[in-house]
Amino acid sequence: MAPRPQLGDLEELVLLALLRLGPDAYGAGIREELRGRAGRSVSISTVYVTLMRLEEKGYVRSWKGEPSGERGGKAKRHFEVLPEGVGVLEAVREVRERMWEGVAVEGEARAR
Amino acid sequence: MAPRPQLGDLEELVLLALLRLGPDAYGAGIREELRGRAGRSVSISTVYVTLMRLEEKGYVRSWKGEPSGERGGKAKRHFEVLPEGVGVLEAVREVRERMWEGVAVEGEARAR
DNA sequence: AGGGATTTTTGATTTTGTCAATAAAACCCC
DNA sequence: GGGGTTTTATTGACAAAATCAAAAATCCCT
Repeated sequence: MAPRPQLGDLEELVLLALLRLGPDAYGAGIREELRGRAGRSVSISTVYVTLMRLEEKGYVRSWKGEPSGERGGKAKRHFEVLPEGVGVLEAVREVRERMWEGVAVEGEARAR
Repeated sequence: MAPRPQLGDLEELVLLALLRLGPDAYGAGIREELRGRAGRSVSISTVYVTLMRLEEKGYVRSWKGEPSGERGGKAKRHFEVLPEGVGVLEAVREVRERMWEGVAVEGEARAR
């Protein structure tokens, strides 16, 4: 079987943004959420490339929306997290929780 | 000022492993911690390359240990997280907490 | 049909993750 | 006191993820 692909740190944030935004999320809104909530300012192309990779990995699905009806513009493409995506998100969260467990941060950094 | 380098997901785990292990951490022990606690099995070279990058970024420092006295072997190189490293770790943790906040995972994934 | 508006896709590059293979020390020992 | 063994660290080379500028694809309007 293929070696399981790791989840990059931006991929993780994009999945989380998708969960927050719900099923009518699309490029620009995701970018907004990344900037506003996560403090991560990336170009719109970065968002799309990441979404495509997540789709290839089977963590999200997408479908073409209806044209908006408003003045001009290509139809949106909507994205949604699949159960596999939720699973991997929870997995990486648990790993980090385990790694933080029992870590005393004061002192460590200033020691010596 | 230089655009702040992002923290990769492995870099993050290595920083956490260092915090857990304390100031006598070195290559092999870090690798063990990654495998045992984080479930991430990487080669020893991967560990070192990551440590070097973290050092270049100013998140860890290292120094050469005394030879162990036991039968053979090059002296260990010890690593320690700097305050800047602790800071960036806390920063990424807060970002993820904010992103998880209010996310309802049941249903989202199965939602129609 | 042509033009402006909005959204997405495509190159192309830099940064991170990855490991096999090689090098560096340190000890032993004859 | 040089060769072998052991442990640790470094290099070199490539794959995967992150990044953006520029180009393409639709859609609405006149």
